[in-house]
Amino acid sequence: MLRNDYPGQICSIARSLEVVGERWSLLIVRDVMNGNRRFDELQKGLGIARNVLAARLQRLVEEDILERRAYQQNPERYEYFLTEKGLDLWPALIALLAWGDRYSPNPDGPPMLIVHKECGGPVSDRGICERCGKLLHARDARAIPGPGLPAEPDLAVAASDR
Amino acid sequence: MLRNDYPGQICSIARSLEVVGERWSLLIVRDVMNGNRRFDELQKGLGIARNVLAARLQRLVEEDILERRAYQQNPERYEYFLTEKGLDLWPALIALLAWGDRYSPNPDGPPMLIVHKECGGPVSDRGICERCGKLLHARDARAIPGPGLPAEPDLAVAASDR
DNA sequence: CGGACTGGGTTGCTTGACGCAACTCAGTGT
DNA sequence: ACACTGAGTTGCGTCAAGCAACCCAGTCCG
Repeated sequence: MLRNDYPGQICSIARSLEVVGERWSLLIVRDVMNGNRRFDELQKGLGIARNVLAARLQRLVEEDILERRAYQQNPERYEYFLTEKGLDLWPALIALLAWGDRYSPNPDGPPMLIVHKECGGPVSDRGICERCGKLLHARDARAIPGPGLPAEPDLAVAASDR
Repeated sequence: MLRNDYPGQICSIARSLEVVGERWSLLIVRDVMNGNRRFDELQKGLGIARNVLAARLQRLVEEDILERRAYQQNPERYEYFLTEKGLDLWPALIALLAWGDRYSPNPDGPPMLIVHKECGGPVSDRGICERCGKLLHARDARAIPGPGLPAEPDLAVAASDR
């Protein structure tokens, strides 16, 4: 685990990064947002080491970004859900997604598209629906596979059933 | 330097984080955006180790996020400026700033405020001016010290002359 | 003229986070 | 009886980060 302070920093960006600036943290949040809620799903999807994933999940739960709920007993099995605090990271993720699409573009187009659930319109880098103009929040949007998504069967399945 | 790939990831968020997800990178970009352009300024302001700062600056220049320009000869001294690509990280920084202000608030209020240069209005988490409603970009806004800024003289000076 | 200071780094050493593989443990399926 | 699943934990080695010291060219101070 990273030392979680940027000594002497008084800025809120620094405080945000203490929590979500660690390697993998934002990717875990993104995956959970896309419906990957279980340990093994996350581990396989991200290719992260299991001990590191366990540490990150624990930290994100402590920070009240994720919530751990048992979905069965005997044996106990858990799922991770986003809290409001976690969902509110959506604008930051959208901004990073848009930046990545603009400056490290896939030749075939973006691998993932964010669309407004209500009207199906594309979502801008500020989280605004480009069709209907509404200012969106995490629950108003959905990720769908884009034209740049590799056609590997397992990946395609994994992406479409989310 | 972190290994700069998230193996197997095809998502643009992951590609963004390969570049700016490293510890310190976004804080360096923020500082440069606020007018801290020189090595020693950055090193003192951030409290980062000098070798790490040198490595980060080099990486950010390679990635075309910063540009290194000599501002004098004999001896050569350099300043770092943001490129368009670097300036376009502004929405992500604003989103993280707003998230930090909301969820790890200073008792006295935010230490830094972002305002629209043109009309002086506060800027929302999406980078929209709350007074005039315009969608802003990096150059349209300015950081000013907020009520939560500690009153240490040197910090106040450093913040006000940016 | 000698010494300290400034700006922009580089070098060497140590610590600690990350990646990998193996193991655990309870229950389930064949 | 054996393998498999889900959710981790443990041990080990490596590589990146942090710290302090050093370098170098030029400038300022007495």
